[in-house]
Amino acid sequence: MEPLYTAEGVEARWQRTWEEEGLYAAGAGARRDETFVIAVPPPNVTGELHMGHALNGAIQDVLVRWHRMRGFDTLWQPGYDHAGISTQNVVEKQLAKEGLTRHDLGREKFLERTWEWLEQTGRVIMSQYRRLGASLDYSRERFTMDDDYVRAVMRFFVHLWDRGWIYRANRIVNWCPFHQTAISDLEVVHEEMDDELVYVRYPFADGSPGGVTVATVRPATILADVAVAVHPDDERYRDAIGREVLVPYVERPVPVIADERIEREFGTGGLKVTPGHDVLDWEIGRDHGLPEPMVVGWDGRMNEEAGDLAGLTQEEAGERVLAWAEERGLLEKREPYRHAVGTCERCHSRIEPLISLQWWCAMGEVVQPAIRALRERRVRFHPESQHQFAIRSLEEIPDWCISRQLWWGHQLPIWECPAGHLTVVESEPEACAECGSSELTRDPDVLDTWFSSALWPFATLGWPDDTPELRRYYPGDVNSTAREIIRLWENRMIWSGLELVGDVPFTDVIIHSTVLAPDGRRMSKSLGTGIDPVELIDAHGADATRYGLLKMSSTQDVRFSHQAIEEGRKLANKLWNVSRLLLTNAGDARPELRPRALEERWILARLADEQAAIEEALARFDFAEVADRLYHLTFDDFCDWYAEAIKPRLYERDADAAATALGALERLLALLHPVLPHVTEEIWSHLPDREARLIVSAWPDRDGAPPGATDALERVQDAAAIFRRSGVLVELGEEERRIFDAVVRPDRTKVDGNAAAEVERLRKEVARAEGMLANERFVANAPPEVVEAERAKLARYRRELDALSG
RNA sequence: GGGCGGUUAGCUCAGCUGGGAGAGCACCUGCCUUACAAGCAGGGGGUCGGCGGUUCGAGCCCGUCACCGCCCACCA
Repeated sequence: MEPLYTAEGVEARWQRTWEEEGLYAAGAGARRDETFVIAVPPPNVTGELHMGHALNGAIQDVLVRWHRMRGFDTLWQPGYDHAGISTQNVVEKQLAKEGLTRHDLGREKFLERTWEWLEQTGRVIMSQYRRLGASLDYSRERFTMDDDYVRAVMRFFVHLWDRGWIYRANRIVNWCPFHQTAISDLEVVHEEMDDELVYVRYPFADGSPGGVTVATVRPATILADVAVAVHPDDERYRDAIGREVLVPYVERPVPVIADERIEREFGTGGLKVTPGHDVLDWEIGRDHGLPEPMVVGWDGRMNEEAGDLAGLTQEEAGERVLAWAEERGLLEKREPYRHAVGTCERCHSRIEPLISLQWWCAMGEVVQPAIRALRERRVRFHPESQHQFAIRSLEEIPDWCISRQLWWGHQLPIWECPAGHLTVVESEPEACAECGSSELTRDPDVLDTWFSSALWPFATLGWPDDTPELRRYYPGDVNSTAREIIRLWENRMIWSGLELVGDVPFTDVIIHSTVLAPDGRRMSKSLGTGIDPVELIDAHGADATRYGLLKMSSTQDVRFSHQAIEEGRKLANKLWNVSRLLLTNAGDARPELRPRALEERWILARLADEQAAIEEALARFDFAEVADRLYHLTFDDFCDWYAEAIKPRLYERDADAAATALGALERLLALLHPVLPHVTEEIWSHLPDREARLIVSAWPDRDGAPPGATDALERVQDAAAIFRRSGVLVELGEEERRIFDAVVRPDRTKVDGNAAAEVERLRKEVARAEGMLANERFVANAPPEVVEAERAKLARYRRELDALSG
C-alpha cells in the first residue's frame, strides 16, 4: 500500500469488478424480502452527464448502496428518455449542415437517420454514471422507445381515451415556429426582451373625429384584429363602447367592446383584440362570440390571409402597417419597451400563440387520487415546501396538450377513415371500428415526451403485462430530481401510477438543490459556466467528487465548491493512510471486536453513536450532514484519537488491540462505503478473511458498546486541551493517563502555553455560568434540562480551574 | 404581477421545538512525530443584512425596510 491514495486505476477496477460479478444487479446481496427501488430519472438519450445528473446520481447511489448493505432486494433502474423535441432538434441540426431539412428526407428516412445517429453517438450517460460509481443495474437499461415501452404508451393512451378523457380541440396553443409544433405551457420559458410599444389610433368607422388608440408590440397582427376592447368603467371610452372603429391598413370596421379583463393603466387602456394570435384576446373573443382570423402562418411569417403582406416576416409587415398608419396620422407614438416574452425552452424562438387543432387530456378527474395520496402523505415530497407546491400544482392543473407536430416520438394510435370515424386501438387496425372501411390514415402527430416519461416507474418493469418484476418492484421507494421537474414529471408519474397500476410509484420524492456556478450564475453551456463532472472525476476521483457533491446537496441552491471535492479527496487519503497503519502493524490478526482498553470501548461507542446519527440523517435525506459526520468521525475520532491511542500497543504487538482495530476499521469502512465506495472496497480487499465484497456486505449492527468509556475519554480530551493551551498536566486515572501520554505525548510537545490566560478564560466561563444560575427567572423558566446542562458546565469549569490552579 | 427561499468568519456553507456563535478552505505560529507534510498541534478573525418588537434570554419568534436568487404569470 502506497502512502498516497490514487483513485486512478483503483476506481475503474472496482467498477468493472462490481458489474462483472453481478453486484449491481437487482437483488445482489439481498438477505431479506423487502425491496428498495429507485428508477433513475431517464436522461435525454442525446445528452451528456451534467452537474445535475452527477449530484442526483450521488444522492441516489448513497441510498441504493445503503439499502443493499442492509440486505434489501435493491433495484436501481437505468435508462434513457427519447426526448422528442430535443432529439429531433439535434438531428435536424445535423441535416441542416448538409443543407437538408427533415422534409427532404421524409418521415421514414428521417426516423431511420435518427435511430442511426443514436446508435453512433447517443446513450453515453450510463457510462458516465459508471464512472461515478453509480450502482445502477445496467443490465436492465430501458429506453422509452423500446418496443415494449411503446406498447405501454399505447395502452396508456387508449386507457385515457376509453375513459373519455382525451379530446380534440381547436384552441390557441403555444406554437414554436422553429420546431413547427405545439408545445405545452411548461415548455415555454419567459425571457426579457427589448421590443417597441407602438400606439396606433383606430378611427371611428363613421368618420367622426377621434377613435380609440391602442398600444401593441406586434403591429403585424393588426390585420387580424376583430375588435377593440376597453374596460367597462373606463371614463375615457364610455362613449366609444358599442360604436365601430376601422382597423388600420385593412380598414375593416370592428366593434368597440367592453371587458373587465382590460387593464386600464396599461398603455392607453385600449386593447386590440386578436383572437388568432394572443391568448387573452382568444379568451375575450370566445366570450364575445368574435371570429378568429389568423394572419401569421405556422412558419411565423405572414400567411395568405395577410393579402398583399403575405410572405413577409412579421417585422416587415409591421413596418408596412405602421408606415400606412403614419401617412394617415394614426401612428401616435413609438417607445422602447422591455418585457417578458414566451420562448421555446429548446430553441428560444419566440412563441407564436396560434389557433390549431390539437389533442388534449382532461386532467380534472384523473388527478384526484394523486391529490388524495399527497394529502394523506402516501407520497411525501422533501422538503415540505415542495410537498405543498406539488399539491397546489395538481389542484390547479390545466388540461394537457399532448399532441406534437413532430416525427420523433410515439405516434398517436388514432386512425381515421374517409367518413371521419376515429379508431383508437393499441396497434394498427385492419378496418374502421365504426364503418369497416379499410382506408385508414393514422394521425401524424406524436405524443408529448412527458406522456411516456410518466410511465417510467412501471413501464420499465414490464407494465402493461403482469410481470414478476412489476409485482416485486412496484411500488418503488424514492424518486430524486430537481425542482423544475415536479409538474412535468413527478406529478404525472403519481397520477398515472395510481390510475394504471393502482398504487403510487414511490413514497418519497427528494427535490435536491441546483448546483450553481462558483459565481452564483446558473451552470449552462451557452453561458460557458458549466463544469463537467466527468472532468472532476478524472482530476479528483469519483469518491472525492461524490463526497463534494453530497456536501453541496441541500434544499437550497448552492454554489459549486472545489473545496468540497478537495475535502473528499483528503478524506479518502486519510482513510487510506490510517488503514495502512493498522494493516501494516496488525501482524496476522483477524478482525474481531475484543474491546478491553478504554479507547477501544470508546471508539465502538462513537461508531455506534455516529452510525445512529448517520442513519437518522439518511432517513431525512440530509446527505450533506451524512458527509460531514463521516468526515469528522474519520478524522477526529478514528484517526486523531483512537488510532493515536492504540499506536503504542500496536507497536508492542498487542493482539487484542490489533484484532479490535481491524474490527473497528471494518465498521468505519462500512459506514463510509455508500459515500466513498471505491476506496473503502479497496481497503476492504486488503483485510484478511474477506468472504464477500464490501458492496454486498452487511451494514453494521449497532450493538451497544460498554458504557462509561465516553465520559472518561472526554476527561482525557479536556485535559489535552488544557495542557496544550496552558502546559498544565491535569490529574487523570491510570487508563486515562496512558491515552493522554500516547495521544498528546507531553514529553515531546513543546508547550508554549499560558496558564494565566487559561485560568482567566475559565474564570470568565465560571462567572458567566454562575450568573445565569443566579438568575431566578432563568432557573424558573428555562427547561430543566437546559438548567441542568448549565450546572454541569459550571461544575466542569470549576474542576478544570481547580486542576489548573492546583 | 403572484408564490417560495436566501442574507452567519476573507470564501463555500451548517446551525434541531429560543439557552455558552460552528465546519471546511484560506490566513498566522510551532512541529520531518517510524499511517499520512496531500500531515499534526495551536491561534487570530463574526454588532449572525438594517431598524423596531416579544422574552429572564433572539442567529432562531413577530413586524418592517433593503438587497439577492428561483419558480410561476395572457398588462397587450
